[in-house]
Amino acid sequence: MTTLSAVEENYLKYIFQLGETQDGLVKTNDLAYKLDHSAASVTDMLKKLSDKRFVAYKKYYGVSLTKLGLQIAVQVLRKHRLWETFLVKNLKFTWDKIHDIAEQLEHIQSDELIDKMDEYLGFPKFDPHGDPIPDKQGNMLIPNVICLADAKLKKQYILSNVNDDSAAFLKYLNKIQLQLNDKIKITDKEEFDETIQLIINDKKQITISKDAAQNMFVKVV
Amino acid sequence: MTTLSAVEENYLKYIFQLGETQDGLVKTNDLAYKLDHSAASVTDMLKKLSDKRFVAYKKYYGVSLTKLGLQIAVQVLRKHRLWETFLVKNLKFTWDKIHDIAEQLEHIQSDELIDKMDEYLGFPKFDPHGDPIPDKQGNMLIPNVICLADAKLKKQYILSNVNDDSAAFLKYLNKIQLQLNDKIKITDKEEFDETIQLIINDKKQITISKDAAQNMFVKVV
DNA sequence: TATTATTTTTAGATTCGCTTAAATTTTATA
DNA sequence: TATAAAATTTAAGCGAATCTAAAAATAATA
Repeated sequence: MTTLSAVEENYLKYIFQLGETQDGLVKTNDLAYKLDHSAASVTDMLKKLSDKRFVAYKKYYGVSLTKLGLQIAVQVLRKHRLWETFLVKNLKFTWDKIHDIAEQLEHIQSDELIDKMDEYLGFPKFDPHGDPIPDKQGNMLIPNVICLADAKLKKQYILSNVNDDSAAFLKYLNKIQLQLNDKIKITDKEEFDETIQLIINDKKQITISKDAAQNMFVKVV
Repeated sequence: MTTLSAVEENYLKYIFQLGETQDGLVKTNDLAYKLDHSAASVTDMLKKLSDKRFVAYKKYYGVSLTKLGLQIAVQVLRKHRLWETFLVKNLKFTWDKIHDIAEQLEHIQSDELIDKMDEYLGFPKFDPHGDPIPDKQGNMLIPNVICLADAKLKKQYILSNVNDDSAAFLKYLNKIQLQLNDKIKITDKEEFDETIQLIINDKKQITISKDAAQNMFVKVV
């Protein structure tokens, strides 16, 4: 088990995450955008990762994870999400500040550390953004959620997952005091700009943009 | 405040630690040995660190930390020792396993993280090996200890500090069940090989080698 | 003190992870 | 479908952090 570099681990993690929306196939440019690197760098690295059998890469076509690459990606995700959980639950970080720190912590090499941390946290199944945390074997619960932008009028929902890509978005959630597990009912959808009116916990009435709604995922009650 | 690389931080940390025994001046070869790098690499890096004003380096003579370099070294030490404390106190690691993990964790870049961790741990003054933990300002208590190898017969001591360089030594302490803050009285010193006989907590009688004694530091009761 | 041994530095090279610019392939469009 | 646009790869190169081998400076010793 050759240990991968932090850079290699990041590639596998992002290939996994970008592939989740599609059927596993990821384009060079999408990775380049995500990693904020030139497309040329990405091509370079994909060739290396392919040589090492972590990805299946076909020139000009796209890249996907091999079984081995998937395993590693999931373990990196596990570390990332456990650390985020620790940062919020124990160290009292707000969720808009944890991503960058977890990006570093996820590359600490020690199985014993992450297993002990998992136990310390009580084997949590979801991280502070509602993303599922893989267990030691790589299994995770797939949350059965829909995007708030696609949710129906009048129905009762629970906010159970938010995108963690943008600190600005998470800060915005802090500001409007919207939290995971809050009850949400859509009272109106504006056709013109897809703005959504909703009631939080049967109390507070707020208006959110289409952009915001696309970053939020809800569960039917 | 340009952030330093993990490698640069390590150099400063080790220059600090090697300099503690001497008067701050560290030789190229000592660093090379500590870092397990060639002397040539060390010379290279010392020139770079000198250009960046972190160290005072004189060819063929030696290197010492500047005020700036010292500040950074102490903060790295702070991080290392706080993480070690967390690993032992919270995650229940044994002290022979924490060094390598803390070597990684000490380079995580986030002042907020380490300050919150400090608070979470209750602002500890010493780490699991009895080494003092610098506070946010870089101040630390200098423990008033003597080496067990130099301790006197019949006097009552308390084990308050052990060298953490060697996992083998720490494992050995686990095995003989000797712990920090144990009471120690020397009952005999063998002149021939400097072996020491001692009684732990007024109960257990054991014999330790000169080598072992040189890695242990005690406080007069 | 002259010579030898040791330590340290210099010189030249390598790997990793990145860059830009140019070439190539694929996709979109007139 | 020919051409233009976009995506991707190739080529060449750079800085960081290492190495080995050779040269130079310092320290030890006969």
